[in-house]
Formats: sequence, structure tokens, C-alpha cells
Amino acid sequence: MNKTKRAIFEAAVREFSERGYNGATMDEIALKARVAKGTLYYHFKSKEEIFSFVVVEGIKSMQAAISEINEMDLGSFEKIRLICKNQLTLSNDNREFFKVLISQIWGKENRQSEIRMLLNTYFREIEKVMEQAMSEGVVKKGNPKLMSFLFFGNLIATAIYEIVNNGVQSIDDTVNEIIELSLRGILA
Amino acid sequence: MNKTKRAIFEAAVREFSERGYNGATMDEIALKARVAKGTLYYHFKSKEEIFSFVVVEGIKSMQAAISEINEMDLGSFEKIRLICKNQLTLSNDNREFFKVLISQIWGKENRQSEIRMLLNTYFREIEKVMEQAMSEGVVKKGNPKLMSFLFFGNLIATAIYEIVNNGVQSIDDTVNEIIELSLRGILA
Amino acid sequence: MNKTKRAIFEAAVREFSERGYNGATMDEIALKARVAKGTLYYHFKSKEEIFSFVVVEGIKSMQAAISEINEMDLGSFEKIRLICKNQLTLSNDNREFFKVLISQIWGKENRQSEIRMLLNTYFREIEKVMEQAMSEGVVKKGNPKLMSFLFFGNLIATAIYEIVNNGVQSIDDTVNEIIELSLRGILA
Amino acid sequence: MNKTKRAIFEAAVREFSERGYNGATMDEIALKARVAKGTLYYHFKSKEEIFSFVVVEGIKSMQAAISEINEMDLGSFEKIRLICKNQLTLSNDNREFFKVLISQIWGKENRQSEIRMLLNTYFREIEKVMEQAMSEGVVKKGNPKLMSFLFFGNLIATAIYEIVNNGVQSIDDTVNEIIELSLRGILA
DNA sequence: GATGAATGAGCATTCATTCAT
DNA sequence: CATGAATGAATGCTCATTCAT
Repeated sequence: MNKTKRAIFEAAVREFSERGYNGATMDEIALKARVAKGTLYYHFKSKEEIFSFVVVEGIKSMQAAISEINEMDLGSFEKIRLICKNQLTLSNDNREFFKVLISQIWGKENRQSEIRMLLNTYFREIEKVMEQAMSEGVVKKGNPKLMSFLFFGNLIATAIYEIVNNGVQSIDDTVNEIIELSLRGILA
Repeated sequence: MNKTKRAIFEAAVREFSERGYNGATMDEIALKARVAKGTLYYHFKSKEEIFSFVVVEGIKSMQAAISEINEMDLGSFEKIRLICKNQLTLSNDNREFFKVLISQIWGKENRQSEIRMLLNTYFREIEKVMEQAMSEGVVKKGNPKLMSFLFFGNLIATAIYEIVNNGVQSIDDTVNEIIELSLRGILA
Repeated sequence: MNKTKRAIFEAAVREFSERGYNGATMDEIALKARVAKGTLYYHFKSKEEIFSFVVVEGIKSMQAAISEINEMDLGSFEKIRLICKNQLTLSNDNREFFKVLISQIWGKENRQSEIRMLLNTYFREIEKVMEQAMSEGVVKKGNPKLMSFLFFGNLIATAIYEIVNNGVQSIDDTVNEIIELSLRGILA
Repeated sequence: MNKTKRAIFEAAVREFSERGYNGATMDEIALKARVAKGTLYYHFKSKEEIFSFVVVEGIKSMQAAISEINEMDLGSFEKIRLICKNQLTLSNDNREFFKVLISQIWGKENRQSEIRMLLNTYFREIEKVMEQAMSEGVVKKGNPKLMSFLFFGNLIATAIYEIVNNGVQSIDDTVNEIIELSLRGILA
């Protein structure tokens, strides 16, 4: 990705996360990227294409992080802990992108179906970890698919938590608490 | 709410959930409600006002359900179980509205801040239940606010689960599994 | 056709004839029709639709004129003479529309194919007259289709003649000369 | 004209004839000519200049053909016959260019006025032939200017005939029929 | 000679809102 | 109460032209 395209990419992430897909304007993306509006169209065919690019890149990098951990020589338990921490931190560091993602899961437009498909491959990655952990007896036997969604729900919850009470608690503390609650439940 | 206003309300919920706030059009709402476009403006001041109305009504009814349960003569544990089940079912039955809600939590617009404020009062309601449960020793001591967000995260996760694998599992089974996992954690 | 739609129609004929399809702008049509730009889209779906409407209406009225003459109780020779005169006058009176037509016969766009199809039904009308005249022995046996095209070529030639030497000769004189030349040829 | 310029010229003729002046794009011309867009501007100052170049070249070659025939040692009658055949064939062989020409006779733009001026010199050439033929008694006394326009109208009619019924009749047959009809008229 | 990235003015189209009936 | 024609600001997108390499 060359310099101009990267500038557009970064501007787009910010704009989409602030205004959502429909609220975002090409004028504003161009302004934020400090290029002329025509330049957007030199590098991308349309607003939708910029959006897709943003989403694909983002999900790619979240998956890449999981794969990396999965290939480490660690037990299932440590892997799960590490993935939790890693993904929570990642979604927090790229809060802007994450908001784009979540606000566009719903709905009937093509780009929205596309996001759901991409997310599915992401979920499958989490599922695999859960399945391994189950077979190792680390995690209760159960529905690994549902677990992967709950995991994702936690990411979203954290994102909302952050946006509603912005910055009253360190992200590290939040992450640790969430991991504890998810792993061991809330009952005394 | 008279007949026409109710028709507009219901049309609006559907339209907003299908297209999001910006994607929704007054033309389409009028069409779905089978009234003339001008009629929308007789009953509401603007698109934003219709949207607010939809959101306030929805959150109101979710809160009402919790209050009702809270006033029952039950122990903390049973209350939590009941609220879980009730809210998961409610968010599933009103999936359309729920999608509107989630897609609009993010962003800087006024209506979005307003939603976050309304949600906060909802979270506070959940928090109270958690606090009571903690003082009764039913739930681990911890951060009740965070717990209320994780609870909400589970609602969202279920909604996504439903939309992605639409209808492969009965909602009752899903609800029970989620309650188990949330209460007791995933570890073996 | 109500008042507003008529105003748009007339503005469109002028604008398209002055600038061609691509050169014409919706802004200018709105200006000429003295309505807001949005009004164009209240009455027509798109620029193409305005264009189609203009063309269909125009060809319709040229065909109507021929049909009317065809139904009169006249001999073939008189009919041909009358149709020549009538169509030449008509195309001259609606020079603006006629220019729109001719400039858009060529090319691969949908609207252009559509025009050619409409013109074909027009040509067929002329053909019928020629066929009748042949069977009555008034016109030489030959290719009636080609004759109908030559007839149309004469209309165009007159239009060009008018535009190049604008107004140096009365249209009536021009018409009579053309009829003579077409009917009897140029040879001495 | 060097190789690159010729490639651009030929690409331009095709593009202009397919899309008209305004519909044609520099991008597409560059693509068709297999050169970079900037190269167009190395060889021509602007889109208008390419267009002018195309038109001037085309009319030049049609005039050249007439002059050549005019200089032959033939009677008026033979000359007219030869010119008819020659120009009809030429306009058919360069149908693409011819379409560009006709679609741009109309309208108020500078390039369109320019075309009309160039055409006038072309018409004058035809006129001369007619005048000579009249003085020799080969052609009826009359308006030689109008005759030259009718002649041009026949070229156009043939072009339309060709485009509408593409290729159902050999061009040679069409040409002969047209010459007959123009010279001797359609009456029996 | 030739290239292609970058530009920005211009354009078709959308849509929330108004208002006379 | 209800309507729907009319509005015009806003927006996605196109494309001729420029210019540094």
C-alpha cells in the first residue's frame, strides 16, 4: 500500500467510525486524507470499495494475530488467555475500526452480508481454539460456535464500556477482569 | 398512540433496522406505514424525532420488564436467571428494534449520545441486581458495572449468532446455554 | 400532462437540442423550466427518462400526422405530396426536437437503440404509403424501405439546409422544390 | 503523422463515433490507442483539438475525392454518377467517421459551428458540379445549393439505412438504387 | 517523447423538509 | 387530520487537464 492509499485508508477508518457508512462523506474522507476528492477515485472505484478495503484489512489483522498465537507452543489454557488479552487489546487499540465493524454487521446491503461472511471465518478461527481446549479437557464440552460468539460479544461489550465510561479504568485492568469473568463465570 | 402514529412507529422500526438511521428514508417509512409523506410530519417534527421515539419506547419496554422481575419476591439467583432469560427472549422477539439500537450506539451525533445516556439508565438497573446479588453472596465480589456491560454484550452476541446462523437452533436452547456459560464460565 | 410536467418537457426539448444528450444538464433544464432541480426528479426518474419521453412524444406526433393523412380519401399521388409537405413543415416547425432526434440516432447507448426502434415504426408507416403507390402504378416498382429512408434523408437535408443558411429562403419554397426534385429527379 | 499520433487519431474516430463528442472520454481514447493518457496531451492540446483534427482530416479526404473526379476528362452526367458512387462508398467505408460528423452538425458549440463551416466548403464543391451540369443542360435548371444538400441528405439516409438494417443488402446494390432514384425521381 | 498520479470543477441524483389545499 | 407537489442543499462520482519524473 503506497503513501497516498494509506492516507486514504486511515482517513476512511476514522470517518466511517465517526459517522457510519451512510453518514460518512467522500468529501470528508478526502479532507481528512489531505488529498483531492478525485484522488479517492483514482485509488478506489467507489465508496463501497473503500469500505470493503477497510473492513477486509481490519479483519485480516485480527485473524493474523490469532493465527500467530495458535502457532505458539503453548497449552490450550494459556492460548485462550493470550487470545482474549490480545483481541481485547487489539479491538481497543483499533477502537475506531471496531466501531465501523459492529455498526455494519446488521442490515441487508451487500457490504453488510460481506462483513458477516468475513466475520464467520474469524469465528471459525476462535472455534478451533475452543475445540482443541475441549478435547484437552480444559474447557467444558459444549457448543464451540456459540462460545466464539460470546467471545465476540465480550469484545463488543468492552468497546461499549470504553465508549460509555471513557477512560475511567485502565484497559489492562478491564481486560483482566473480563477474562476472569468469562473463564470462571460470575457465580460465587 | 393512535392508529396512524402506531403505523408510522412500526414502519419506522422496520425501516431503521433494515437500513440504519442514515440509510432509512422518510419516503420508505411513509410507504411501509401506508400514509402520505406529509403525514409523517404531522405526527413527528423530524426524522430524528421518529428515531428517538422508536428508541425511547424500546428501551422503556426492556427496562419495564426488568423492574417487574425485580419487584417479584424472589432470591437474587432466581432473579438473575429470570432477567437473563427475559431479556434474551425480548431482544430476540424484537430483533428488529435491537439491531437499530446496536447500530446506533457508536458515533458522535446527538441521537447517538442520547442512546448511550438511555442505555446507561438501563445498565444501572442491571447493576442494582448485581449489587444485591453480591451483598447476598450469590455473585463474586467485583465490578458490577462491568458485569452489566458483559450482560449486554451477551445480548448482542446472541443477536449476531441468530442473524449469522439464522434459526438453526431453537432460541430456548441458545438462551439456556448462554446463561450457563455466563454464570459458571467456560472452564472445565 | 400537467402544467409543471409540460414546462419541463418544453425546457428539455430546447436544452437537448442545443447541447445534445450528454451536453445537456439537469441544472439548465430546471432553469429553463423555472422549477427547482428536485422537481425534475419528482416528475421523471432520471435524465434518460426525460429524454425518452421527449423522443417518444415527438415521434408519436409525426406518426399521428401521417396516419391522419393516410385515412383521408385521396389518391396515392396526392397523399405522398401531402405527407412530404406535412412532414417537412412539421420537422421545420419542431426543428429543435428534430435536431435532438438526429443527433442521437447513432451510437451504442440504450436510449440510442430505443430511438432507432421507434424510428423503424415510423419508417414502416412511410413504407406502407409507398407500397400502396406502387400497386397503384403511381410510383416506380422498387425497394419501398429504401425509399422511406431517402424520404427521411430529405427531411434531414432540409434541416441542415435551414440551419446552415438560416432563413434566406421561405420554408414553403424550399418544400416545393424538394418535393419536385424527389418526385421527378434532378435530370433534365 | 507519426505512429503514435496515428494510433490516437484512429482511436479517437472510433471513440467519438461510438459515444459522440461529450460521451467520449480521454481515458477511453488512450485505452483504445494503447498509450498513456498523458500522451494524448503531448500530441494534442485538448479534447477539442483531437476532435477538430479528426473532422478536418475526414472532410478533407471527402473533398479530395471529389476534386480528383472533377479534374477527370468526363461529361457532367458521368461525373455526377461517379461522385455519387464515390461519396456513398466513402461514407460507408468510413461509417464511423461519418457518424461523428453528422451527430455534431447541430448545436451551438464552437466545434459545431466549425464543422458547419467546413461542410459549407464541401457543399460548394458539389454545387459547382451541379452548376456545370445545368449549364450543359444535363440537369434541370434550379437551386444548385439545395441540390447539394439533398445529395448530402442521401449520404445520411444511406448511413441510417445501413445502421438500422445492418448488412442485409450489399452496399453496391444500395448505391445503385439510390443513384437511380435521385437522378430520375420516384414517380412512375 | 511518454507516463500516470493527482487534481477539482462539474454533474446526476437523493432526500429531509415545507406548505398550500 | 391528511396529502403530495415542490424545494434545494448535500453527496457520490466523472473526467479533462496538469505536471513531476
